[in-house]
Amino acid sequence: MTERGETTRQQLLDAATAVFSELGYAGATTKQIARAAGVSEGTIYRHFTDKRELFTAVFMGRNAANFEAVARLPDLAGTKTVRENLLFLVKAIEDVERDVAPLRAAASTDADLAAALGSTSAGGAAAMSVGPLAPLARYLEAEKRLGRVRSDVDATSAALALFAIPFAAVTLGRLARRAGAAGDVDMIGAVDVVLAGVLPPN
Amino acid sequence: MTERGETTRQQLLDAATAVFSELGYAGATTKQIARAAGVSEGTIYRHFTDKRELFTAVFMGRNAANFEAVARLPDLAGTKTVRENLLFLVKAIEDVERDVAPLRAAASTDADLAAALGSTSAGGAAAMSVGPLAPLARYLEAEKRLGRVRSDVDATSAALALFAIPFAAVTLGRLARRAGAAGDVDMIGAVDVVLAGVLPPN
Amino acid sequence: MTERGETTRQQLLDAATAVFSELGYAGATTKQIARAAGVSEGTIYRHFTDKRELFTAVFMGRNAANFEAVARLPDLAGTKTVRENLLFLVKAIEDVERDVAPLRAAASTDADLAAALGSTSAGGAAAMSVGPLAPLARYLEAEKRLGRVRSDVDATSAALALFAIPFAAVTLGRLARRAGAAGDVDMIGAVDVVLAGVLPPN
Amino acid sequence: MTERGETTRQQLLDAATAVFSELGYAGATTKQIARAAGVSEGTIYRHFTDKRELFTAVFMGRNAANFEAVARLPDLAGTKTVRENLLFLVKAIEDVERDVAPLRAAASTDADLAAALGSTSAGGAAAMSVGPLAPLARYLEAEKRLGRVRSDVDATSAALALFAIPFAAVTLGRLARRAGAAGDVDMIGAVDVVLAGVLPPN
DNA sequence: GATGAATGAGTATTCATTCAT
DNA sequence: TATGAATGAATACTCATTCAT
Repeated sequence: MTERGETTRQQLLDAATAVFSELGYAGATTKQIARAAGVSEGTIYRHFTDKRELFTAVFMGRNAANFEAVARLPDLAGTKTVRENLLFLVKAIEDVERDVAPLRAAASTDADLAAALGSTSAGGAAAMSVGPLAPLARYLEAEKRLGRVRSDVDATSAALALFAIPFAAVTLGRLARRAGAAGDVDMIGAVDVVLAGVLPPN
Repeated sequence: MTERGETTRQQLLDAATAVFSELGYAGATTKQIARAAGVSEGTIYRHFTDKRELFTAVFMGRNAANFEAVARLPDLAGTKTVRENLLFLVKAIEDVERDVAPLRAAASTDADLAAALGSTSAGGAAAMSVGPLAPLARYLEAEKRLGRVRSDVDATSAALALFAIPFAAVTLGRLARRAGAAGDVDMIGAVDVVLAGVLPPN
Repeated sequence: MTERGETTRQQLLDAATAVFSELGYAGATTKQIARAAGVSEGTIYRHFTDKRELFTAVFMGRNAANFEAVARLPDLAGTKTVRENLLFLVKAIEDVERDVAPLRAAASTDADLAAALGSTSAGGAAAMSVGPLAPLARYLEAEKRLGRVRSDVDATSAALALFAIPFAAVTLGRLARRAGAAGDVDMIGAVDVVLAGVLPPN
Repeated sequence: MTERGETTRQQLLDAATAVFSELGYAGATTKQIARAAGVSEGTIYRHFTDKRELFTAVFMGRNAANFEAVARLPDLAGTKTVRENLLFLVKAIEDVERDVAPLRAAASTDADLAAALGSTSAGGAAAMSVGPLAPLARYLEAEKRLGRVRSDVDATSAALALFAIPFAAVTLGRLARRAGAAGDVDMIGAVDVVLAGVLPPN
């Protein structure tokens, strides 16, 4: 692919990300995407065989980038305080979610599309759903071994309880904003509630 | 409205619920809805001015029904054990979510639609988002007064932490199933983690 | 189907016959057909599932009508003179061909279409090709039994020789006219040459 | 033109012949032709101003080659037997037809194209239609002078009767094959029927 | 001379909606 | 009240053609 072609392809991916996130899969039109990318509609089809493949490229690309952002976090075990680390993690998950949630919602409205994404090699099924859950559980497990998390805590369950907070916050916030409401959610308070059941009694 | 008209209207609402939930707002076609309802396409427009109004009717109807199912739950305060009550609540929220989440996702892909729903009189904005959060917080507040929940727990934050669990579980489960994965999430473990920070030390 | 619908359907069939005959299958657009029929493009799809089905309906309809026109001709055996009958037959075949040849040519450019027509119940394969050959052969056989055709003549071969004349004349004439040439072919002379080998010596 | 250019041009002509013959004029795409020729789509336009000119080049080229194959045949007069010569001629015409008929059918679906071909210098109109008819008539005329064909036979009419046989056989055979039927036609029998009216009584 | 990228008009088909019955 | 027919704008995608490299 020539350099010019590479540029165009990236413009298309960026434009498609925005349009799919805003309007969903069925709601996004190739015309809108092309216009947003500043190219003609036909150009889409020089780079992607069809709308579905374009969406898949967008989705997997975003997920790959975000996956890396979270995957390395278990290494934090033992540094700083657990609360600091978990707040950091929760924020990181929130960022990832803000990016991915609209695309995931878009994919979820098209059964064929969801199935296609699920069967992708690069962890598509994981990306579709539990994404950062596993690294989070690994981190908690590591802290348990270090004695900084109560030994009677189930790491997987705690990970779910923590992960659910930014997950819900982002989705609810987006909806509230769309509905014209404030939409800010106090995640920190909720995280502290969970921490009270996770950290050892001072 | 005649009895026959009422029947048709209800068939349309039921059919539309199913189709919108499965395919999203843009993805659902009036043809599919009409066929699922067993009526002709034109009949839709005798009962609803357009597709948007049909969706709104579906959405508000479902939410009203489900809202009732959760609103009365604060009355449980003081009965049974807190854990039993909260597990019951979380299950109830899960049921509501399973019903509403797909419609909420459908609404979220259409900006105009979301805004329209938000400005509806009957608590549309709430329905769009935090739905059962308020009753949950009220219940926890009541239990705090009864001494069955730790006095240093922020009821709103704890409500969010608890609510997020079924919220995430339902959405993730649906996605995982669509992606061809197992999709079952152990909510009870996660609720117990939160409870460890909420219940008074025995 | 309502009466109005039936009318529209017939208008579409007539318009499609003209447009397909003039421009071939791939060359004809649904837009042109709709305009020629005086209806909107969408209306085509209320009456036919797609362009191919519309063509098939046109093709089979024309062939059915024309088939009848030729099928009864063997009954002429023994009446008038053989030359009169065969000249009449050849003219009849010429009329049928003028109608069908452009559609057959249209069908022949699309492999899937041709195959689909061939596998139709109502003698599609026959219609695609040898159409009037069989009645012609039956007529000659009957005249052979009556002694009005030489006993050493193979009826099938003679039928082919006779059939080929209007077949070629129509196709060549159409092409010549399209190419801007005169395009009239003297079929009678050619038929008489064949008759010289078919009729008994004075 | 460089040698490389000449090679490419010929590859394009060969590929275009195959694709146009298979799919007709409107049905053939420049993309298919380019791929079949193993060159890029843009390259077509270095050698031909547009699709129409490419088709014209294909059509005239094929016809020139085939014309030569038939033009010299009147020289056979007086050699071997008339039957042998005519069977040979009919076979030769069949070969030519097999080559040209699909292109002629392709051209016939596009009015502008047919007109353009008709007005070409090199006997386009003839090529479009009666092609080998004239040499065939000349041959019969010559045999008449030699007394090997009955003096009361009109050479032009007999030529048409004979020419029509392979013409029809090729077109019908192609259609029958496309429609999934056998498609073999016994030309020899038909030629013999004509010969019975052409040759002098033994 | 040849390519790959880009274009914009055009293609078959579907959509939400209207209307006569 | 409900229907089937009709519409025309919109949709995803393809086409012949142009152009910079």
